[in-house]
Amino acid sequence: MRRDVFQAIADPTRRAIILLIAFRAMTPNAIAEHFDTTRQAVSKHLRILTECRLVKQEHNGREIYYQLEADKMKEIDAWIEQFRKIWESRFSELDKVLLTLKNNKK
Amino acid sequence: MRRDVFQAIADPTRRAIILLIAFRAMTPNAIAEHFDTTRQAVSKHLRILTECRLVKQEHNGREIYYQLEADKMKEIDAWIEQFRKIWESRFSELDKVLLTLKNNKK
DNA sequence: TATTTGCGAAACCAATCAGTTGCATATATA
DNA sequence: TATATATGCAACTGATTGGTTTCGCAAATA
Repeated sequence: MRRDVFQAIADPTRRAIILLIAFRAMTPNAIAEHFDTTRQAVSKHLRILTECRLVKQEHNGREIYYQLEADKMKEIDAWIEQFRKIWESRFSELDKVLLTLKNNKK
Repeated sequence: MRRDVFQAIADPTRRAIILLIAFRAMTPNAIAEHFDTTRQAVSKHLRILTECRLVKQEHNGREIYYQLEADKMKEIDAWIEQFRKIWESRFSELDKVLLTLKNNKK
């Protein structure tokens, strides 16, 4: 069972959940109210998010508050970072074409 | 058929392809040599990457060079951006706990 | 104690996915 | 022109996915 951050954020509902609990922890029931789906479906999403450490549980009686582990997002950021220099320079505009031409010639 | 950037980068092979062609355009055959899979499988990944505009084709005779559209990655970056303030502040350390407690009391 | 509430886990289902094999097409080369 | 090369596409397959329904358990409440 693959459980990495990239696979976790691939689902739009999970991205919405992440955004929803980013600033305040919420229970599965409270989260489910925001979506057109059952609590159990949300629960499954939360399990996936928990398994890849994007989300943390906090038990409080019979309620479980889920909160975002924002730090884990750094993993995605680190991957994107590799490409930031490409789009920030004008490399992607002009130089890439030149590189391609050079490449074709070999 | 869902074709968004987040789903595209969910697959590890596709992430590797993206990295591989980031700095120089490559043909499907050349790309496939780097992986333990068939050319056709790579071709399918390239189709997905093309459909969500992460990758661009450049025809050259019977060869097709695929190159990264780094700009498209900004979409992922923009989503991550929302959370950068959370992990950059110490919000995620102390204040989040306080917020949760406050939340539980309501 | 009996009932309600909040939750996760299991079993199931239809859809999607990543991969394969086989084929068709276009371009290069003998 | 005949053959080799580079590629995409279709059909198929087994695994995974996101969802549902049903169930069991623990905590709150009557």
